[in-house]
Amino acid sequence: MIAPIRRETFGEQIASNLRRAIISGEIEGGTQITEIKLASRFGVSRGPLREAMAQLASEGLIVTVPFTGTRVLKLSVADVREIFSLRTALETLAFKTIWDSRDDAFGRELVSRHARLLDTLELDDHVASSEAEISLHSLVYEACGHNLLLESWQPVAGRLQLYLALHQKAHGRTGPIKDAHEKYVQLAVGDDFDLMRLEIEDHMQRGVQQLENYVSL
Amino acid sequence: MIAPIRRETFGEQIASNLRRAIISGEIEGGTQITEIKLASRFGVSRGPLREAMAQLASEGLIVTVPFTGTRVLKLSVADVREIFSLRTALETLAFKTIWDSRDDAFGRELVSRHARLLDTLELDDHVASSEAEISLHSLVYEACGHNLLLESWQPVAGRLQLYLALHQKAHGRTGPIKDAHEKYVQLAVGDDFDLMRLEIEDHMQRGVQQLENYVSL
DNA sequence: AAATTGAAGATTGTTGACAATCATTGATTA
DNA sequence: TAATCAATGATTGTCAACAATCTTCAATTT
Repeated sequence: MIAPIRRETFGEQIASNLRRAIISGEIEGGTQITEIKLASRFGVSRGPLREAMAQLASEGLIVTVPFTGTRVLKLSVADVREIFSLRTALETLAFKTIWDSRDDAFGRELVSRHARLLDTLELDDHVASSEAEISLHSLVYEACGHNLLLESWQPVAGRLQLYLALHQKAHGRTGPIKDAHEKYVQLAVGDDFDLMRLEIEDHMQRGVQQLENYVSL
Repeated sequence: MIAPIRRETFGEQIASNLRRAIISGEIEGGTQITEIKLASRFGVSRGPLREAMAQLASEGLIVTVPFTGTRVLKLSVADVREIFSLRTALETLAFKTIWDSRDDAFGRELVSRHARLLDTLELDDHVASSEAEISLHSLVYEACGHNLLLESWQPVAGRLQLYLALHQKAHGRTGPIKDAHEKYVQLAVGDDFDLMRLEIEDHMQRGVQQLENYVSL
């Protein structure tokens, strides 16, 4: 069985690049981006670039106003609160869906992604570590076999990664935060769903709390 | 305060029209749609039409394979099950979010939309009644002030309406089904959140049950 | 007859030019 | 001086033609 090659369209490639540029903070929130500049930067015409921007707009990473312009998303505190409250609901459903059909591979992959997160935290690379954290949480969505749920997670994940990268960039990420996912992984491979459910709620609660601390400074 | 006029782009108008055509069943699931035919049908060039299709693709109503073609979504039984399980999680969060800040206007609007649903059921217009049912359920998302949640509901609502319209078209919609939302509305304006939560689960359960009956015929 | 090859048709991807719209700025007027 | 208006520049919206890719089907070969 040979895997079918996936011919990527210009628009898709550009969308990936742009997404990374935004999430990494290379393009700051609130910055206006114009089609013609980006087009020349990527060396394509405005057509494919337009599609890439439409894609990112549908993911909520940029905001387009017809006939006037588009800016990259500037997260508000309320936005971040919404992200965490929605995550609680989605991730609980994901674990509920997969709970009785978890296998060894799931556990191994979870531990592996957790290890990778710890590695990137050592390196102090906020883009890589935000990516790793998203990757860790994404596993349950990928594995639970619920396509619509995975699809719903996607736009949330994009915004979340944007927040994580910015937050870590501004604050660093050391000390107790490194342990933040120990219990998560442990319970996720355990046998008590109610404990897992509580841990998810608690995990998100801590995320919001971190935001509150940041804001009140 | 004057509401700013919202100049709609061709692509957006076409997206609306196409969405309705798909949801109403005018274009059947699995049908291949080509840009050039639709473009001439709508009297525009392929550019704006492409944007409309990209929009619908991001909503999951059509499926595009690069360089080959695009078809309108053909719902599988698994898809519908996913819709209902995700709805349970989303709608529960929506009610949880709004619960303590519900006002009279919310209750009145809920009753009003419910009345409209009953009206359309009388008329036996499956497009209008599926629209009305979506509208009834959408209220809590619109009113709860959770933008991200509302955004997550949108693509689910599109697919759901597609299913509802097709299901009603195939089966009619009479008898006990007319009462399906009585309890929902009643509890939604009541004071017991746990009862409401159970009603949501039950409501979705009944939806899936209806599907199972349909399939087993 | 079955498998392979290649040409033809259909469909999407990409481009560059032009049109429509919006924000800004400076002149004009009350 | 403050408000209004028109011209200007910037940006997005739309179009029609061309290129790249895929699918289909008939001719060819084994």
